[in-house]
Amino acid sequence: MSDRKPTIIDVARAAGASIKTVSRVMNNERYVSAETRERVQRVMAELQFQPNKSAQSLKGDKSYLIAHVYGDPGGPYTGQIQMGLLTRFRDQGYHLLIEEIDYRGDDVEDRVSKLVNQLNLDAVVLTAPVTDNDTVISVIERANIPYVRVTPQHERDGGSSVRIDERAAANDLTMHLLAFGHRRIGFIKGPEHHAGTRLRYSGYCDALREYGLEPDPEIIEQGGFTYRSALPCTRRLLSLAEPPTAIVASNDEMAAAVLSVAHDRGLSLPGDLSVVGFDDIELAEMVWPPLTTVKQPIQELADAAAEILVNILTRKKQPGEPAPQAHRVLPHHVVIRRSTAPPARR
Amino acid sequence: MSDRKPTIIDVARAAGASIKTVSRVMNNERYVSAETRERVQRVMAELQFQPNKSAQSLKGDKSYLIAHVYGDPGGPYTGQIQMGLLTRFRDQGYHLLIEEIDYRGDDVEDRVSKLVNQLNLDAVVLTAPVTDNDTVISVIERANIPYVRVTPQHERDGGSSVRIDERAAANDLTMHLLAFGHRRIGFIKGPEHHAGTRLRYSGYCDALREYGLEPDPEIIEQGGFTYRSALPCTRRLLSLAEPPTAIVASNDEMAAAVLSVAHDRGLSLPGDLSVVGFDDIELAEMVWPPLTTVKQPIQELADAAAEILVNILTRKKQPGEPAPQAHRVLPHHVVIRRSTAPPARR
DNA sequence: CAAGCATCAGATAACGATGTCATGTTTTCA
DNA sequence: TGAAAACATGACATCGTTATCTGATGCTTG
Repeated sequence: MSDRKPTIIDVARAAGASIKTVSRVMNNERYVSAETRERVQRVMAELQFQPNKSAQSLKGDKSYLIAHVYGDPGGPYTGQIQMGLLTRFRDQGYHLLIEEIDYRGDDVEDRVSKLVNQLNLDAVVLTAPVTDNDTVISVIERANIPYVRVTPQHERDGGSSVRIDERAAANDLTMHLLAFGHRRIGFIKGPEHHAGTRLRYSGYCDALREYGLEPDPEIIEQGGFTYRSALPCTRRLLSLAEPPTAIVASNDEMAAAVLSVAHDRGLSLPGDLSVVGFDDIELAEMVWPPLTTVKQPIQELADAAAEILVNILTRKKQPGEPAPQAHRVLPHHVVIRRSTAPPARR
Repeated sequence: MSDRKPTIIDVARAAGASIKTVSRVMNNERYVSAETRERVQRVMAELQFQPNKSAQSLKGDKSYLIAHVYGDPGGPYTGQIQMGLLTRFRDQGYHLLIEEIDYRGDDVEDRVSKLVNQLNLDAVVLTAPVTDNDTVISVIERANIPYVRVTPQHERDGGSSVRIDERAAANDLTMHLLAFGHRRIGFIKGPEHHAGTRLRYSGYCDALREYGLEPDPEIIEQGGFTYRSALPCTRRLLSLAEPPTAIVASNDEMAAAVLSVAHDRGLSLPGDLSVVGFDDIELAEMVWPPLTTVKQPIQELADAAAEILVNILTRKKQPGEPAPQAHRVLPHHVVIRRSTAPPARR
């Protein structure tokens, strides 16, 4: 018994067939008699034969590798997205590679190019904050590899995407506060380059206008999607002569910061201040009071992204044909918890 | 101009050298004149040549792939560990593959084996809850691949590990409460199979004994390391005729649940109830009051793990020689925040 | 019954790198 | 100064698959 890992040649020899026949069996190709097929399969099982992906990749055009590219800070749900992708890809024999890239760095192109070209990637999944990074996308497009962007900011010609309607969602949240009677509603934006920042802000503005109000720059702050970044924002808002009675934070982490500052000042929540977040990450339920927020259907987004790619990849690829694409908008919904209430009487 | 990706042959032709010489330049081998080396490098840059990893992997024994294997639920810091590994591996040309495996499933062996054997992995990083899974580890050891376990429960002969002293850390936390004057201290354990569960519990018990107390089964609960799992545990503890004045939760998520239940019952925190967590994940600072906890030096753990592997991998591998190993215990420290105080007078 | 076709199977050439070995040139140093 | 050592290069086999031929069978079909 050799100690080496068995190769297709060992299988062929043991099964009394040619290597090509074994290959045919492995890939479920035609022109193998049922009898031969079964014999080969039995031998493969006996030898615990496992095809070498490097060899398959070298010869064929598939690497069975799909990369998830994101940046720091990734969305708070980066991990969950990965889990979702993983479970879908696993059954199809694909493996997930993760790559964090510094989208501000000058080696972005080089990094992505190395990834895509050296590893012969089969596909790429992009999440925040690189969903709309032209450098990254152009490298991927040049390599003619299918890709999906998860919750991108803009539509694009090439590639696929999955998302919810962020503008409508922010609109819904703000309407919820307006319906409670709030009229002075603060807003904490996300960072400039992040997908979603603009859309969430404009949903907020639209809602105000539907009630005949104009966004007031005095109660609009710019955060960075992190807990820490929202602390000073909140402090300023709550120190105003006429502080807001409610605050819309562009994500849950920042909303948690709003809660902490409010607690620290001894405000009664939600009576003195209503707070809403965005995304419905686990944290939203773990803070006090639990956050009213918009649920990102993360599992569904990941599923949809994986499904789109698997569809594209299992379809036989014609040489000239451009990569097929799909765009999917999933339903969102507002989750009402205890961080929102009508404003207290003055 | 061909549209194909350039290969080593194209480079050789353009530089007027043999493919072997180009290979030498790529791998910084000896026996290439400075002049030739420079010429080849110029051509490589011009053609934007990038070596095909599949080919390198097929011929050589390196795949440049390292896998991070974990299970659901992974530690709350799975994502951060990955980020840490990523930045270290990136510069060395390694890529990180992630694999979530169901450690309860019956296909564990198959899954890990496929991963390790088909992809020719160079190394594996294991985190909770598979750091101590014998099935997984034995497959990896059989393939003779170096691996590092991050915060494992037990020491092992093979492989490397990085960790903090969890027992001592839990001991420190409990001592902190005892020093405040608490004598009735509840404990919420982690799930049975998880690394850390046993060590944290025994650290708690040791601390009590140092004060001449015996652990009281009535105020010891079993949770699952998740927020939800700790809710009923806490409810029971707080409903006792003689409820604890402090609760040690085995991780921060469960501590957050303790806080929520306490808030819900109108308790004043930390006066009526002191709470401590474990891990110091981001959440610890985002809840109210912020949690006293033990900091897992995640960045340092990831760094150490990556460093160990890189060391092993860059060392020339001798055929017969077993994989080298290293064990590192990093310092921990208790982070005191506002969730702990002396017990209120009755 | 020869020709045509679908089916089954194998020999052999790729894929793109690295390893082995051979060969010629230059340096070293006893 | 002569032999050994170090340097510089290239031809060619090789890794484990898949793809392209080519050949051999049996079965229709006119």
